[in-house]
Amino acid sequence: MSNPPDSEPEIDPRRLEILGVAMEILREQGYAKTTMLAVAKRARASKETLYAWFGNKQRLFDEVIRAKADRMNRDLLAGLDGAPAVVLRRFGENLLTLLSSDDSIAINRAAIAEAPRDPAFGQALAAHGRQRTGALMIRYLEGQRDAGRLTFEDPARAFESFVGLLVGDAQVRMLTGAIPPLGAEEIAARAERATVLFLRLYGNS
Amino acid sequence: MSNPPDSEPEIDPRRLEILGVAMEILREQGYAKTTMLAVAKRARASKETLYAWFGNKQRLFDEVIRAKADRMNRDLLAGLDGAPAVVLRRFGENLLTLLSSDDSIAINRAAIAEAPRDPAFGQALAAHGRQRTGALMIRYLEGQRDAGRLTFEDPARAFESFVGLLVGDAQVRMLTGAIPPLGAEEIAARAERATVLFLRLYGNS
DNA sequence: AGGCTACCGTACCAATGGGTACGGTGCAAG
DNA sequence: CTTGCACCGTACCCATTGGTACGGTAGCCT
Repeated sequence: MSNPPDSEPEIDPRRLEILGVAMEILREQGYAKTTMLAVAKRARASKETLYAWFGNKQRLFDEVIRAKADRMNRDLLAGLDGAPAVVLRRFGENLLTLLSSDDSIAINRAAIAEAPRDPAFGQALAAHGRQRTGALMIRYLEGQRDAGRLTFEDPARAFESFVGLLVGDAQVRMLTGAIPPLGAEEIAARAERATVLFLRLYGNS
Repeated sequence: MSNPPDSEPEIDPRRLEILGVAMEILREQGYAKTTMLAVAKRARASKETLYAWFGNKQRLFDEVIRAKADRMNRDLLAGLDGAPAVVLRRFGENLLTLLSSDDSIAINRAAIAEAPRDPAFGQALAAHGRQRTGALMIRYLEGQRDAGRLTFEDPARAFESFVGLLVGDAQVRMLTGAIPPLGAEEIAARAERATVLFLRLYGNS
């Protein structure tokens, strides 16, 4: 293999460019108003090429979602070593920043809007996002429990508690447009607070 | 006024019937696939009447959302007297039952799907749902604090903590279709657990 | 050079659905 | 009985958009 060390195998850059443009328009317009023609035009491609490569609108955006979720997940899970107080705070800030991003909001809106017709987006999003994140964080929490720094019964529930304390219903309210995306200070405050509360519930000291 | 004591003033029952049918189809089909013709047909009305009464699709469903949210809210907030341990558990069960209902899921999906185009649904939903619920629960929590049974700084944040512990990210996952609606046992377990954790954080004893 | 492949741009097709117009009907007031 | 209003049912208009077809061109292989 002549690949540079840590690139995915054989990704056509032109394909990535198209996916990027599709994400861009999804972010700006929402799924319903995003048209294949608009994607083709901005990517300086033809509709026919889009259909040849991706089959249809749904499959195109399925790939957009997978790619974006993978990338977000990778960013989110950087640096999961250390004491819970610092790891949780950092993870919390990263997660809230992610959930407040235009990209995340657009993707979640698309998945939710299409769910009645077809749960494919939602499932792809879950599989590439929340599930992987959850698995890793749960493993981390178990490690900390084994090291005697935390106490809980069910690590999955403990993790969901942390997420709940952190996010509350802010994500849904951002998705509905009831509140604007969280600002940096609010994010920091929430991460700090959720960490403190979590440790009060499950920390040993 | 010759109204019976606690009915809304002068609500045309025919109008209510149409709103009910619209909600029914919204629940079955989702907003995008719900057509004005389908509503008219099932309500044995004509499209022209729908447009004469409601103006357009958006305003029709705006009213659907308001009416439904008001009704849900009323059910949710019944019986808010007593000790936190029992009130919170009951409220938690009610809220989770509500959020797991087909109606709530359909309405939230509609609000989120339309948010990029127009935040009207989301704002109506927030104003008639979450905001009123939150205000009442916050007042309750403050009362309990004044009675010496709870301790916290910011009642709004305390309330959001409870909701977070209760719901976690289950609502978003139901909306995306990643998980099916919560069952009765899961609801009871979550309400119990959230109450216990909340009291561990904020209870005096 | 000749031809093949991939792709661009655009025109086209067909379905869908919001919104309007209109003729017909039942009912209530005068 | 007559008039008129509210409403039903249906036909219609038109903009949008997913998806297809096709002619033209640029580059690559032989």
